[in-house]
Amino acid sequence: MANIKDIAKAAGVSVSTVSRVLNQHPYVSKEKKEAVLEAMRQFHYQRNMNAVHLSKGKTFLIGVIIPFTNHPYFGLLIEGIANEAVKNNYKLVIFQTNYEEERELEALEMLQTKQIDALIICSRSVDWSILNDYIQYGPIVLCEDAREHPVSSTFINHYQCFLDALNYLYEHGHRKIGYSLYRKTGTNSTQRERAYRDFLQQHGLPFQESYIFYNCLGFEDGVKVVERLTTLEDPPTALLVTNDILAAGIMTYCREKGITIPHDLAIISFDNQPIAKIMHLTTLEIPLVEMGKNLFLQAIMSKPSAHKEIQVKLIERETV
Amino acid sequence: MANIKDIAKAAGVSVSTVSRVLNQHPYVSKEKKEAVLEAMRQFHYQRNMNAVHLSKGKTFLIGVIIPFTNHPYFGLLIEGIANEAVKNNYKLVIFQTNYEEERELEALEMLQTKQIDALIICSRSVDWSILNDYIQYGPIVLCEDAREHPVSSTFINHYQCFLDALNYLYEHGHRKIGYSLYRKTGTNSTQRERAYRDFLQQHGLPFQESYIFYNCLGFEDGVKVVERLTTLEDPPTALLVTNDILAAGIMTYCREKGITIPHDLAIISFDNQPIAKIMHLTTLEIPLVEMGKNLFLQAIMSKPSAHKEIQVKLIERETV
DNA sequence: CTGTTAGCGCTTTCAC
DNA sequence: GTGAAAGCGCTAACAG
Repeated sequence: MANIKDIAKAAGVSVSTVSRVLNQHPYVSKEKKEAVLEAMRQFHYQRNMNAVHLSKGKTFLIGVIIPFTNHPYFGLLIEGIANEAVKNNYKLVIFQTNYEEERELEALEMLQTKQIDALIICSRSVDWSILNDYIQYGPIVLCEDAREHPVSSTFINHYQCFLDALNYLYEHGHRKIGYSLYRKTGTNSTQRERAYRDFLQQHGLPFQESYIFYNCLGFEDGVKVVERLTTLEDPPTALLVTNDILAAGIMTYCREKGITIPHDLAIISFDNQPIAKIMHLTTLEIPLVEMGKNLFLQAIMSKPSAHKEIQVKLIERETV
Repeated sequence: MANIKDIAKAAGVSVSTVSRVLNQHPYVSKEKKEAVLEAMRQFHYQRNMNAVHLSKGKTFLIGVIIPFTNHPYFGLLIEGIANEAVKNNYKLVIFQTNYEEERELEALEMLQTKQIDALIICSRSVDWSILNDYIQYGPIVLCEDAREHPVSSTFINHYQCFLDALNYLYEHGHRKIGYSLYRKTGTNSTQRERAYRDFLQQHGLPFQESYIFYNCLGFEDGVKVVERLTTLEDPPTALLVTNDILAAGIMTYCREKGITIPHDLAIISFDNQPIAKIMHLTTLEIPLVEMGKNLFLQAIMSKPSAHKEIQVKLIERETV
């Protein structure tokens, strides 16, 4: 495999000239440039990126930690990140973790050993105490409110969002409101839970354990939710569902069970993905692509600890 | 950030000695080794992997191309690959392609520029004519029958499998048999299609376009299948379903539609994942973890063009 | 515009 | 056991 020296020799120039055409520097004469290009062609020359990385001290690789790659929520987030990465000539290394800490640590180690320049954590499960050890090795940016930590973050005020949604439901006459969540733990889940408790207390409403649905993520989990709903003797009249896909699953299964929406059950969800429109879902629009873009930009900025709160918009349709 | 020189100086040894303890070479005196270790601790030393990669000429990174990371089929395959990777001290770089050629090309380019040592393609969409250009840069191993190409492969004889399954159904009295597939194209799909045609011809059965279901992959796609099934005036009495998850979706939806299995509709699927047992699915067991292991081993072997056919086993349960 | 040269950080002979 | 030194392939002053 030919290297830069071989090309230089073959083209009758110095390595720096080759390097210049490699990096599209200006000020290379047309003839020499042509000669170099020709030599490259002949030798099937390919840059050894490891050498480039070592020399430059950076890899132009950004790690992205996500629990699942296939869920539309993360899909859109990645899309936002990836779009911006392409623009800035970066590549992405995706770490799908399934929320296993081991996987997250692998990513952190790659940051430590300079195999990636920065790390975007879309959903964290590793503890802050561990994460803190790694911020010295490169930018780590989070997709949760991390204003109290020395990293950057792009986030949504899930507390306020949940509260707004709950109040919206309250205004529409609902007093028995439940919600779904994927994880019990995690910053976002905690914020939402707190909002729920505060809302209840504020309106003097009782807390009903059975109104909360965990481990709900995909369309198929709708079955699970509705199934339990039907066993409740005093079921909620409204549900806050944390993503459109799940909401669609719930709606679909409700239809089969003869539960009318919004008459028997009101639903308000999050994201405003395409499916939300089709299902006429009232939903809180989260600009995921924009969030992704911002996450990426924070990752390549050297500025430490930038924080950006993303605004959410209520889209009123027909499920409340 | 301290480098190997700093450590050498601090420990009062040469860089080679540091390198030796770094790589756990034998023949380093206890005292020096301790001194080096201590210096590393003090400086929070971290190896720069790019330098290692450059020096060694390899990265210990294997690329894995899959269309979706979240589908259990690919999940298990990756598990098999990852298990073996850990044992051999390799890391994986996952490229989720959604079957976009652009993504596959990115992976191939990383092979070309030595950012990964080898590439495992679990499901290919890029054309062979393109792929061939890249085999010079490093091992490429396929998860499809590639015996006619100068790469390694671990594969299933999908033609035979499909034929066996069809004949099994035939023996159970079925004459109207349909099947599901995700992609219309792709080596595996083509093989299966051919088996179906041959089966039909062999038994003098008519070809029914409407018995074939494309774009079926996940649980939720079951709805789609059943929906169409119900519109058919002469529906198939049996279905060959290409994975357990989809089969489970079909079964679930059938139940709601009052279609009894196997009385009204027999189902035989593939994979034998946990869900298959719960649903009492008759299925063809594919040892995905074993396949993954073999794929990985082929990727790190220098032997060119090894090919291994994996055997499939019929698990008889209650859906036929 | 172009070439020389000193790194980037680590590995690996080779000699002692 | 240990160290000196020559790479690995490329970049980026610096000098001309």
